Amino acid sequence: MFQGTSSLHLDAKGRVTVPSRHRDVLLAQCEGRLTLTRHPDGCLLLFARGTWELKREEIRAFPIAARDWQRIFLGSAEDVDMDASGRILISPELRQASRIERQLVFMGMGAHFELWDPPSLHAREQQAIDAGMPEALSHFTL
Amino acid sequence: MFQGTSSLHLDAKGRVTVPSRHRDVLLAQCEGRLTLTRHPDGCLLLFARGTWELKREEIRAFPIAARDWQRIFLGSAEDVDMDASGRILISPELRQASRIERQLVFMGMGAHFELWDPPSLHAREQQAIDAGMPEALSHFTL
DNA sequence: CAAATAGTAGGAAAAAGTGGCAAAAAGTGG
DNA sequence: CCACTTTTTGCCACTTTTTCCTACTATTTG
Repeated sequence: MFQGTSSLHLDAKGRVTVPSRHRDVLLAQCEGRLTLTRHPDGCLLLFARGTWELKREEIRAFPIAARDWQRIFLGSAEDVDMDASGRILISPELRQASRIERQLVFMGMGAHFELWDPPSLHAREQQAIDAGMPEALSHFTL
Repeated sequence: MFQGTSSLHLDAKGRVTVPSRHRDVLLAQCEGRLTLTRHPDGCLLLFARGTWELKREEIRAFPIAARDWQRIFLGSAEDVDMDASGRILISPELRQASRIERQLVFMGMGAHFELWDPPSLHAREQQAIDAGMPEALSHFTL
Protein backbone atom coordinates (compact mmCIF):
# COMPACT_ATOMS: atom_id res chain seq x y z
CA MET A 1 0.00 0.00 0.00
CA PHE A 2 1.73 3.15 -1.22
CA GLN A 3 1.05 6.49 0.40
CA GLY A 4 2.67 9.83 0.98
CA THR A 5 4.39 12.39 -1.21
CA SER A 6 8.01 13.25 -1.89
CA SER A 7 9.32 16.31 -3.69
CA LEU A 8 12.11 15.35 -6.06
CA HIS A 9 14.21 16.61 -8.96
CA LEU A 10 14.80 15.17 -12.38
CA ASP A 11 18.42 15.07 -13.44
CA ALA A 12 19.60 16.51 -16.74
CA LYS A 13 18.57 13.34 -18.55
CA GLY A 14 15.06 13.21 -17.17
CA ARG A 15 15.60 10.57 -14.52
CA VAL A 16 14.09 10.54 -11.00
CA THR A 17 15.10 8.57 -7.95
CA VAL A 18 12.24 6.46 -6.62
CA PRO A 19 11.93 7.42 -2.92
CA SER A 20 13.88 4.89 -0.92
CA ARG A 21 10.99 3.97 1.36
CA HIS A 22 9.18 2.55 -1.70
CA ARG A 23 12.18 1.04 -3.38
CA ASP A 24 12.41 -2.15 -1.37
CA VAL A 25 8.73 -2.90 -1.86
CA LEU A 26 9.00 -2.39 -5.60
CA LEU A 27 12.12 -4.51 -5.86
CA ALA A 28 10.38 -7.30 -3.97
CA GLN A 29 7.13 -6.98 -5.90
CA CYS A 30 8.41 -6.71 -9.46
CA GLU A 31 12.21 -6.50 -9.32
CA GLY A 32 12.05 -2.83 -10.20
CA ARG A 33 10.11 -3.46 -13.42
CA LEU A 34 7.54 -0.69 -13.65
CA THR A 35 5.19 0.87 -16.16
CA LEU A 36 4.56 4.55 -16.62
CA THR A 37 1.55 6.07 -18.40
CA ARG A 38 -0.62 9.16 -18.54
CA HIS A 39 -3.72 10.10 -16.61
CA PRO A 40 -6.31 12.52 -18.02
CA ASP A 41 -6.10 14.60 -14.82
CA GLY A 42 -2.68 15.71 -16.05
CA CYS A 43 -0.37 13.50 -14.03
CA LEU A 44 1.58 10.36 -14.82
CA LEU A 45 0.77 6.97 -13.31
CA LEU A 46 3.43 4.55 -12.18
CA PHE A 47 2.62 0.87 -11.65
CA ALA A 48 4.47 -2.24 -10.70
CA ARG A 49 4.56 -4.21 -13.95
CA GLY A 50 2.25 -6.94 -12.68
CA THR A 51 -0.31 -4.48 -11.39
CA TRP A 52 -0.23 -2.67 -14.72
CA GLU A 53 -0.79 -5.84 -16.71
CA LEU A 54 -4.02 -6.48 -14.84
CA LYS A 55 -5.16 -2.91 -15.40
CA ARG A 56 -4.19 -3.17 -19.04
CA GLU A 57 -6.61 -6.00 -19.59
CA GLU A 58 -9.40 -3.86 -18.17
CA ILE A 59 -8.40 -1.05 -20.49
CA ARG A 60 -8.32 -3.36 -23.51
CA ALA A 61 -11.89 -4.35 -22.72
CA PHE A 62 -13.14 -0.75 -22.89
CA PRO A 63 -16.17 -0.28 -25.18
CA ILE A 64 -15.71 1.50 -28.54
CA ALA A 65 -17.12 4.68 -27.05
CA ALA A 66 -14.07 4.89 -24.81
CA ARG A 67 -11.51 4.60 -27.57
CA ASP A 68 -10.06 8.00 -26.74
CA TRP A 69 -9.43 6.82 -23.22
CA GLN A 70 -7.70 3.72 -24.45
CA ARG A 71 -5.36 5.94 -26.44
CA ILE A 72 -4.45 7.93 -23.35
CA PHE A 73 -3.89 4.97 -21.05
CA LEU A 74 -2.59 2.32 -23.40
CA GLY A 75 -1.10 4.50 -26.08
CA SER A 76 1.06 6.39 -23.62
CA ALA A 77 2.24 3.45 -21.54
CA GLU A 78 5.95 2.77 -21.35
CA ASP A 79 7.77 0.03 -19.51
CA VAL A 80 10.55 1.44 -17.37
CA ASP A 81 13.07 -0.34 -15.18
CA MET A 82 14.70 1.00 -12.06
CA ASP A 83 18.46 1.26 -12.54
CA ALA A 84 21.09 0.23 -10.02
CA SER A 85 20.66 3.42 -8.04
CA GLY A 86 16.87 3.20 -7.99
CA ARG A 87 16.09 5.68 -10.73
CA ILE A 88 13.62 5.60 -13.59
CA LEU A 89 13.75 7.51 -16.85
CA ILE A 90 10.75 9.60 -17.86
CA SER A 91 10.60 9.98 -21.64
CA PRO A 92 10.37 13.42 -23.23
CA GLU A 93 6.85 12.57 -24.44
CA LEU A 94 5.55 11.82 -20.97
CA ARG A 95 7.38 14.77 -19.49
CA GLN A 96 5.75 17.07 -21.97
CA ALA A 97 2.29 15.58 -21.49
CA SER A 98 2.47 16.08 -17.73
CA ARG A 99 4.29 19.45 -17.80
CA ILE A 100 7.01 17.96 -15.62
CA GLU A 101 10.29 19.75 -16.16
CA ARG A 102 12.77 19.95 -13.34
CA GLN A 103 10.76 19.29 -10.19
CA LEU A 104 8.15 16.68 -9.51
CA VAL A 105 5.92 15.35 -6.78
CA PHE A 106 5.99 11.59 -6.29
CA MET A 107 2.73 10.52 -4.65
CA GLY A 108 1.71 7.11 -3.32
CA MET A 109 -1.93 6.36 -4.14
CA GLY A 110 -2.64 2.87 -2.90
CA ALA A 111 -1.70 0.35 -5.56
CA HIS A 112 0.15 2.86 -7.76
CA PHE A 113 1.91 6.21 -7.79
CA GLU A 114 1.08 9.54 -9.34
CA LEU A 115 3.80 11.86 -10.65
CA TRP A 116 2.91 15.53 -10.79
CA ASP A 117 4.29 18.82 -11.93
CA PRO A 118 4.11 20.74 -8.62
CA PRO A 119 2.18 23.80 -9.89
CA SER A 120 -0.38 21.61 -11.67
CA LEU A 121 -0.96 19.58 -8.53
CA HIS A 122 -1.37 22.57 -6.28
CA ALA A 123 -3.77 24.26 -8.66
CA ARG A 124 -5.90 21.13 -8.81
CA GLU A 125 -5.86 20.68 -5.05
CA GLN A 126 -6.90 24.23 -4.40
CA GLN A 127 -9.73 23.86 -6.88
CA ALA A 128 -10.97 20.72 -5.11
CA ILE A 129 -10.83 22.35 -1.68
CA ASP A 130 -12.66 25.43 -2.91
CA ALA A 131 -15.36 23.27 -4.47
CA GLY A 132 -15.95 21.49 -1.17
CA MET A 133 -16.59 17.84 -0.52
CA PRO A 134 -18.75 16.13 -3.12
CA GLU A 135 -22.17 14.83 -2.18
CA ALA A 136 -20.96 11.25 -2.44
CA LEU A 137 -18.69 11.82 0.53
CA SER A 138 -21.25 13.45 2.79
CA HIS A 139 -21.26 10.45 5.12
CA PHE A 140 -17.48 10.37 5.43
CA THR A 141 -15.98 11.70 8.63
CA LEU A 142 -12.53 11.56 10.08
CA MET B 1 -10.42 9.42 23.69
CA PHE B 2 -8.07 12.33 23.05
CA GLN B 3 -8.95 15.89 23.99
CA GLY B 4 -7.31 19.17 24.87
CA THR B 5 -4.68 21.31 23.17
CA SER B 6 -1.00 21.92 23.76
CA SER B 7 1.15 24.67 22.27
CA LEU B 8 4.50 23.28 21.22
CA HIS B 9 7.60 24.10 19.19
CA LEU B 10 9.19 22.23 16.35
CA ASP B 11 12.93 21.83 16.63
CA ALA B 12 15.31 22.78 13.84
CA LYS B 13 14.70 19.47 12.08
CA GLY B 14 10.93 19.67 12.13
CA ARG B 15 10.21 17.38 15.07
CA VAL B 16 7.58 17.83 17.81
CA THR B 17 7.28 16.16 21.16
CA VAL B 18 3.96 14.38 21.56
CA PRO B 19 2.43 15.80 24.78
CA SER B 20 3.32 13.42 27.58
CA ARG B 21 -0.25 12.92 28.74
CA HIS B 22 -1.01 11.26 25.39
CA ARG B 23 2.23 9.39 25.06
CA ASP B 24 1.42 6.42 27.28
CA VAL B 25 -1.91 5.84 25.58
CA LEU B 26 -0.27 5.91 22.15
CA LEU B 27 2.51 3.61 23.23
CA ALA B 28 -0.04 1.15 24.59
CA GLN B 29 -2.34 1.42 21.59
CA CYS B 30 0.15 1.20 18.75
CA GLU B 31 3.65 1.19 20.23
CA GLY B 32 4.15 4.75 19.06
CA ARG B 33 3.42 3.88 15.42
CA LEU B 34 1.38 6.74 14.04
CA THR B 35 0.27 8.14 10.72
CA LEU B 36 0.19 11.77 9.74
CA THR B 37 -1.83 13.22 6.87
CA ARG B 38 -3.48 16.41 5.65
CA HIS B 39 -6.96 17.77 6.08
CA PRO B 40 -8.48 20.18 3.56
CA ASP B 41 -9.27 22.59 6.40
CA GLY B 42 -5.55 23.28 6.48
CA CYS B 43 -4.41 21.22 9.44
CA LEU B 44 -2.63 17.91 9.76
CA LEU B 45 -4.27 14.79 11.19
CA LEU B 46 -2.46 12.36 13.43
CA PHE B 47 -3.76 8.82 13.91
CA ALA B 48 -2.68 5.72 15.74
CA ARG B 49 -1.60 3.39 12.94
CA GLY B 50 -4.46 0.95 13.44
CA THR B 51 -7.08 3.70 13.45
CA TRP B 52 -5.60 5.09 10.24
CA GLU B 53 -5.65 1.76 8.49
CA LEU B 54 -9.39 1.52 8.99
CA LYS B 55 -9.90 5.04 7.68
CA ARG B 56 -7.60 4.29 4.77
CA GLU B 57 -9.86 1.53 3.56
CA GLU B 58 -12.78 3.94 3.54
CA ILE B 59 -10.71 6.42 1.57
CA ARG B 60 -9.64 3.79 -0.95
CA ALA B 61 -13.29 3.02 -1.57
CA PHE B 62 -14.06 6.62 -2.61
CA PRO B 63 -15.77 6.90 -6.02
CA ILE B 64 -13.67 8.19 -8.96
CA ALA B 65 -15.36 11.57 -8.64
CA ALA B 66 -13.56 12.00 -5.33
CA ARG B 67 -10.10 11.32 -6.68
CA ASP B 68 -8.89 14.75 -5.63
CA TRP B 69 -9.86 13.92 -2.06
CA GLN B 70 -8.03 10.63 -2.18
CA ARG B 71 -4.97 12.59 -3.22
CA ILE B 72 -5.24 14.83 -0.20
CA PHE B 73 -5.91 12.14 2.41
CA LEU B 74 -4.07 9.12 1.05
CA GLY B 75 -1.51 10.87 -1.10
CA SER B 76 -0.31 12.96 1.80
CA ALA B 77 -0.30 10.23 4.42
CA GLU B 78 3.00 9.31 6.02
CA ASP B 79 3.77 6.70 8.61
CA VAL B 80 5.72 8.22 11.47
CA ASP B 81 7.12 6.55 14.55
CA MET B 82 7.66 8.17 17.90
CA ASP B 83 11.38 8.20 18.72
CA ALA B 84 12.96 7.35 22.04
CA SER B 85 12.07 10.74 23.48
CA GLY B 86 8.48 10.66 22.26
CA ARG B 87 8.88 12.89 19.23
CA ILE B 88 7.57 12.62 15.69
CA LEU B 89 9.05 14.11 12.55
CA ILE B 90 6.85 16.24 10.32
CA SER B 91 8.12 16.12 6.74
CA PRO B 92 8.83 19.31 4.81
CA GLU B 93 5.89 18.53 2.50
CA LEU B 94 3.39 18.33 5.35
CA ARG B 95 4.87 21.35 7.08
CA GLN B 96 4.46 23.38 3.95
CA ALA B 97 0.93 22.20 3.30
CA SER B 98 -0.19 23.15 6.80
CA ARG B 99 1.87 26.35 7.06
CA ILE B 100 3.42 25.00 10.24
CA GLU B 101 6.85 26.52 10.78
CA ARG B 102 8.12 26.94 14.30
CA GLN B 103 5.06 26.77 16.54
CA LEU B 104 2.13 24.42 16.46
CA VAL B 105 -1.05 23.56 18.32
CA PHE B 106 -1.51 19.89 19.15
CA MET B 107 -5.21 19.22 19.57
CA GLY B 108 -6.96 16.06 20.73
CA MET B 109 -10.09 15.39 18.68
CA GLY B 110 -11.53 12.11 19.88
CA ALA B 111 -9.97 9.25 17.98
CA HIS B 112 -7.25 11.40 16.41
CA PHE B 113 -5.28 14.63 16.77
CA GLU B 114 -5.17 17.78 14.74
CA LEU B 115 -1.96 19.77 14.31
CA TRP B 116 -2.38 23.44 13.48
CA ASP B 117 -0.37 26.46 12.61
CA PRO B 118 -1.55 28.81 15.39
CA PRO B 119 -2.54 31.78 13.16
CA SER B 120 -4.46 29.50 10.79
CA LEU B 121 -6.35 27.94 13.68
CA HIS B 122 -7.29 31.24 15.23
CA ALA B 123 -8.44 32.68 11.93
CA ARG B 124 -10.61 29.66 11.30
CA GLU B 125 -12.06 29.74 14.81
CA GLN B 126 -12.98 33.39 14.47
CA GLN B 127 -14.61 32.69 11.14
CA ALA B 128 -16.71 29.91 12.67
CA ILE B 129 -17.81 32.09 15.58
CA ASP B 130 -18.76 34.92 13.24
CA ALA B 131 -20.78 32.56 11.08
CA GLY B 132 -22.80 31.37 14.09
CA MET B 133 -24.11 27.93 14.86
CA PRO B 134 -25.10 25.96 11.80
CA GLU B 135 -28.72 24.97 11.30
CA ALA B 136 -27.92 21.31 11.92
CA LEU B 137 -27.10 22.14 15.55
CA SER B 138 -30.31 24.00 16.32
CA HIS B 139 -31.47 21.36 18.80
CA PHE B 140 -28.16 21.32 20.67
CA THR B 141 -28.01 22.91 24.10
CA LEU B 142 -25.44 22.91 26.86
C1' DC C 1 12.66 23.97 48.08
C1' DA C 2 14.15 19.86 45.84
C1' DA C 3 13.36 16.32 42.69
C1' DA C 4 11.31 14.66 38.78
C1' DT C 5 9.51 15.13 34.41
C1' DA C 6 8.51 17.64 30.24
C1' DG C 7 10.06 19.96 26.37
C1' DT C 8 13.95 21.85 23.53
C1' DA C 9 18.50 21.89 21.41
C1' DG C 10 22.70 20.18 19.43
C1' DG C 11 26.05 17.03 17.43
C1' DA C 12 27.70 12.92 14.94
C1' DA C 13 26.89 9.00 12.01
C1' DA C 14 24.31 7.17 8.35
C1' DA C 15 21.69 7.28 4.33
C1' DA C 16 19.28 9.38 0.63
C1' DG C 17 19.26 12.24 -3.44
C1' DT C 18 21.62 14.67 -7.05
C1' DG C 19 25.05 15.71 -10.40
C1' DG C 20 28.74 14.44 -13.45
C1' DC C 21 31.58 11.40 -16.11
C1' DA C 22 32.66 7.59 -19.06
C1' DA C 23 31.42 3.54 -21.58
C1' DA C 24 28.13 1.60 -24.54
C1' DA C 25 24.65 1.71 -27.86
C1' DA C 26 22.07 3.60 -31.41
C1' DG C 27 21.44 6.37 -35.25
C1' DT C 28 23.30 8.98 -39.40
C1' DG C 29 25.96 10.10 -43.33
C1' DG C 30 29.57 9.27 -46.48
C1' DC D 1 29.51 -1.24 -44.99
C1' DC D 2 32.27 1.45 -42.15
C1' DA D 3 33.22 5.54 -39.44
C1' DC D 4 31.60 9.23 -36.90
C1' DT D 5 28.31 11.71 -34.05
C1' DT D 6 24.80 11.76 -30.74
C1' DT D 7 22.11 9.77 -27.36
C1' DT D 8 21.54 6.56 -23.77
C1' DT D 9 22.85 3.89 -19.84
C1' DG D 10 25.42 2.58 -15.95
C1' DC D 11 28.56 3.91 -12.44
C1' DC D 12 30.77 6.71 -8.94
C1' DA D 13 31.27 10.57 -5.82
C1' DC D 14 29.74 14.55 -3.50
C1' DT D 15 26.41 17.12 -0.82
C1' DT D 16 22.47 17.51 1.75
C1' DT D 17 19.13 15.54 4.59
C1' DT D 18 17.76 12.30 7.99
C1' DT D 19 18.20 9.64 12.07
C1' DC D 20 19.85 8.49 16.39
C1' DC D 21 21.81 9.70 20.68
C1' DT D 22 22.89 12.80 24.40
C1' DA D 23 22.58 16.91 27.06
C1' DC D 24 20.45 21.08 28.80
C1' DT D 25 16.66 24.15 30.54
C1' DA D 26 12.29 25.07 32.31
C1' DT D 27 8.25 23.79 34.44
C1' DT D 28 5.62 21.08 37.49
C1' DT D 29 4.81 18.40 41.70
C1' DG D 30 5.42 16.56 46.16
